[in-house]
Amino acid sequence: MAGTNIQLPDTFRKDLLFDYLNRSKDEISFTTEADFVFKLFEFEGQHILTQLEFTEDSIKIHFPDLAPSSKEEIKIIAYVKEWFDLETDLEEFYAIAKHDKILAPLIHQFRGLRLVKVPDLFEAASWSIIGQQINLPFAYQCKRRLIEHIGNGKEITGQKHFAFPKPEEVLKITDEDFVKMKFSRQKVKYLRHLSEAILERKIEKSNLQTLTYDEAERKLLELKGIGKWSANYILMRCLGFKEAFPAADVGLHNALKKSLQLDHKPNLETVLKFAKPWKGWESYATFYLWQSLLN
DNA sequence: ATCCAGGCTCCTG
DNA sequence: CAGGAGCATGGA
Repeated sequence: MAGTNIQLPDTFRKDLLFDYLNRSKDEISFTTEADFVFKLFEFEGQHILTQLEFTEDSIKIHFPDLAPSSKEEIKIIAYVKEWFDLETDLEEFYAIAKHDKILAPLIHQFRGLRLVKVPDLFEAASWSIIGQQINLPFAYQCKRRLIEHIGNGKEITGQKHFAFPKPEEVLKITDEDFVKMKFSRQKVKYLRHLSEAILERKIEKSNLQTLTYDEAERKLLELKGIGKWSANYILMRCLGFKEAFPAADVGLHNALKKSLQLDHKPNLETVLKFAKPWKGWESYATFYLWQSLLN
């Protein structure tokens, strides 16, 4: 079949995207290989492997295994555009950042880096819970163990591809198995509560996206285990609120310390002061600061 | 060994 | 309402 193409925006850097995608070997919800990204989608129990080929000015979408229906293909295309935030005009952000002493060097270094999203709400919220209070490598290990335990995937030409577990699958996991996966009891409680809230449609992505930032944040905070940090993480990485700001984030604080060569990490009040000029683009500022920690 | 990791809830005073 | 304990593990 004729491969589908997604046009890349002018402001786009593939190498920076891949730096982010390749940040952990334990990330198995997708895989990369040279200029390719592989992602397994699931539609009504049917697995569709999608291979994204990054060329100079576009992403070519291939389906090495089963071909999707046209309806499914439309969903995949929408997912990819959202995943890599291809439709955001970054010029306003760069205009603001140019005059900000913290962001100016970062946009010089990372111009063309786009916020990598987690388009699925359950996956994004689960990840925010898993990542709480533990270091990132350990969080990635926990996530990998969860994905492997559910094992919702398919082996295609010698490579195993996984889809992220669904809430009904997470609800079937026993306490004992969670312990084996090194999940704390608190996190197990939070994940189960989240799974139920999603299944009961107490929270829905499409609904949250119709709300204002404040309303959506408040709605997320109703969930057990979702505090201000997690809510803003989800608003930023899943729901596309550009003003979302996980202000208490340890990584953000470390990045600010490094960037400004501070002796100590800044306190919350100081962080909020730094962030004042970033108004409306806090999510991108955060993402660029995170990226500055990679090397 | 001690402290801290991409925090949150619950319990004090 | 601010402040602190507990959570579970692992790396520096």
